[in-house]
Amino acid sequence: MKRSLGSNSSNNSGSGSNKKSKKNNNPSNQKTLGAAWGAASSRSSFRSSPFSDFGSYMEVKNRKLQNQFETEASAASRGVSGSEKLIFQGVSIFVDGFTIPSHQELKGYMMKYGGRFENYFSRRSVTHIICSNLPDSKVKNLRTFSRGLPVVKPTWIVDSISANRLLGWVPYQLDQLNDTQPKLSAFFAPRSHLTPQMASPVTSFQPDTGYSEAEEGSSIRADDSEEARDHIDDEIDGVYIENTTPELTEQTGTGDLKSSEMNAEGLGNYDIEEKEVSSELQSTTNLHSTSDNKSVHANGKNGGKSIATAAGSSTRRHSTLEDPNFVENYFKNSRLHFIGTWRNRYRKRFHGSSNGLKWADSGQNTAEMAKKSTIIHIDLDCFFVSVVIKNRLELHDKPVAVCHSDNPKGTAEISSANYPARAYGVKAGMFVRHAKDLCPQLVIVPYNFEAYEEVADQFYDILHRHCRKVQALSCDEAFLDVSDLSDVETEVLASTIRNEILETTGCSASAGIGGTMLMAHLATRVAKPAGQLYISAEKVEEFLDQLPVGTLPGVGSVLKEKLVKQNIQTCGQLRLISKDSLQKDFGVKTGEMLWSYSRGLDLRSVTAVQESKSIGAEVNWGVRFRDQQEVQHFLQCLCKEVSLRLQGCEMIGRTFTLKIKKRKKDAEEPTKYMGCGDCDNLSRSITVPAATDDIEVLQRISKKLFGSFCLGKCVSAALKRWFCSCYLLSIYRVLPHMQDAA
DNA sequence: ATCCTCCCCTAC
DNA sequence: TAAGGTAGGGGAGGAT
Ligand SMILES: Nc1ccn([C@H]2C[C@H](O)[C@@H](COP(=O)(O)OP(=O)(O)OP(=O)(O)O)O2)c(=O)n1
Ligand SMILES: [Mg+2]
Repeated sequence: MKRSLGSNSSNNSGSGSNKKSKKNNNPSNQKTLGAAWGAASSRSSFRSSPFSDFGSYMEVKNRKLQNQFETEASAASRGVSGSEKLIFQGVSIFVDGFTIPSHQELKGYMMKYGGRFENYFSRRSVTHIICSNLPDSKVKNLRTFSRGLPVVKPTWIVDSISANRLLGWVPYQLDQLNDTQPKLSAFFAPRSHLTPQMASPVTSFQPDTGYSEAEEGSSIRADDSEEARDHIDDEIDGVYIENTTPELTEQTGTGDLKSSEMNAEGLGNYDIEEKEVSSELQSTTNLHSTSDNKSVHANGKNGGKSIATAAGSSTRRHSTLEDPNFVENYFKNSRLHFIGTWRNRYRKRFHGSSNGLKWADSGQNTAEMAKKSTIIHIDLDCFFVSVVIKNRLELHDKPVAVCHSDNPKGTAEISSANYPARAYGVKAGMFVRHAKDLCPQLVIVPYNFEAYEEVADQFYDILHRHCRKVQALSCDEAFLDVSDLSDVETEVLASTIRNEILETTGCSASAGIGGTMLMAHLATRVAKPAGQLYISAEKVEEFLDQLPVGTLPGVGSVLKEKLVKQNIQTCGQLRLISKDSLQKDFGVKTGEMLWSYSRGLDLRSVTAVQESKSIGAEVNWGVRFRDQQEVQHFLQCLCKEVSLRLQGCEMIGRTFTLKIKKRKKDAEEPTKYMGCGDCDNLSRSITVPAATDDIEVLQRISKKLFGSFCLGKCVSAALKRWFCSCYLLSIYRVLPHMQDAA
């Protein structure tokens, strides 16, 4: 509840954003991710919205979101002043699966009678899970993620309203979960006892005060207490040892000890491990403060050259060596980070708790729908370029690309190239020097992330206005299910939408129309730029016949090469191979996919944004270390990112994965400036008993995981060789506590 | 059979 | 100089 949408006092978030955005000199920069996804200083979900305060556009956008909530909130509070009683005050439900009454009705009840309705499950904000009977497969999953929360039938809501008071939920527990009752009741009891206390008007709308106390007392978030943390550590050690592969342990002294002592519980070496960790922490802290000073200087003087040279490195900034806030700054400028995190921002905007209305559950149509469908795929043309040059008509017929650098010898990457530039072979992802070779007169324009965000919002506003079933693929690309329209109506709609996009955003869009998502997608490629194409059922075979296999979605360079090696170049040739054979060669699912796609078949259906399954942060550029402390500092920064992102999304995780890149034995210098070069990828994960978003827990886990790679323990000399001159990348990923809930 | 872990692949 | 992220799908192989 602390961070649930709208539970914040409305005043702070706007002014807070304001301050931050003014600090940002370059308007095109994204706000630092940590701040963007939820600064630790503020638990407001508006401020913690991804990128919520990176610029003035976002500021306005957030204000809108907030107003939207306040409208709904006041609708709810009208109930207060009216005759409606606040039956559900302090109750916050998450509805899982199909129910009677429907999601929508339940939401209405909650709003009317002073409760809250969450569209997404979060242990922080949800007090009760509402669900009717589920298929057995779902029950198991539900059991996992509901642990500690009541799972109650919807009649509890209805009966409470009839009784005009909040009835005890216990009699309404889901029967299917009853066999775990003895264990669960221990968790349920304190929670249900607490519920009435949380039900004061103040607490339900003031996240930072009353509720959190109640929450800790509830023991739902056991990971908040010191005691619980120690418990987790015990568990971690256990898992860690169990997970340690013989190969890894053989290489290390302490590892040997551990593996020889290890047993099923694996708690033996807890003390040793903990001592190591705390001494590492100490030195990391020191390093941190030194770095902070540096950064203050550098920022204040707007240069900090002398400080940079103090490090005696040829690589000035742009690396973890010189910039203590490197991770933060890096994300501000990363295009891939921008498009990679866009989805989460979209989720917040169009499927936040004040937005509701998931059409996916609106019907029994899944089975019956198998009839015939019509899909539109729509995609903005050279998105990043179009947005930046929309008011620079003189550039429209010239080759233009978006890139950080105009250096004709540089290794900066082209993000997007317009169509004149593509005629020269300029493509997204290539080095700018290559692009300049192909097209010396290529005009390079800078990024404007804030403008991309705004256009994407306009784009989706238009789509949602014209179609109920919209599936967002990315910031500039979506599927629409328009099965209820005739062919002609579909063409007209696509055209209308494209015109509206052009008028509103100044950017052209292209559309593909087909009977499946596959065909619509493929049609768009042909339609581009600024066109549309309908591939009717009769034309599918002809269309696919000569189509290179590599153009199928899901067939990238690796799979394409495998196919070409078997002399399969086109979909026509692919069609000649039996499904069995494809599945034998490429796996069951992949084989099935190839077989279907080559025939234009595609059983996917247009669905709303799904619940996210993982959250992570990674940096593979500018990562250079001199010693282990710097490695640790970098790890801590990534943990902080992940922790903040989890909080921003109101998620907690149980399974943590650390990924690192290790320079290959005889790898040369990376061709790309500050790149990671030729690396081996390693990953290791761990599952802890209690889900968490706590930064300190994450940091401890990451240390242990990092240790389990045996890089640190493989003698410090070796460590030096590996990382000092070189490129370690690190990734941290966390799985939210529950998966595919409904 | 089904799950889990550690990868690789793909798309934007 | 320059910002090689993010998340889901899925396969191989081992544990249950
Ligand atoms: N390797 C890539 C691919 C994409 N993008 C960014 C820039 C693109 O503008 C945006 C959208 O990706 P698209 O694949 O839709 O490419 P464009 O919109 O640029 O071109 P097209 O007209 O083919 O859609 O994502 C990027 O930075 N780097
Ligand atoms: Mg596009």
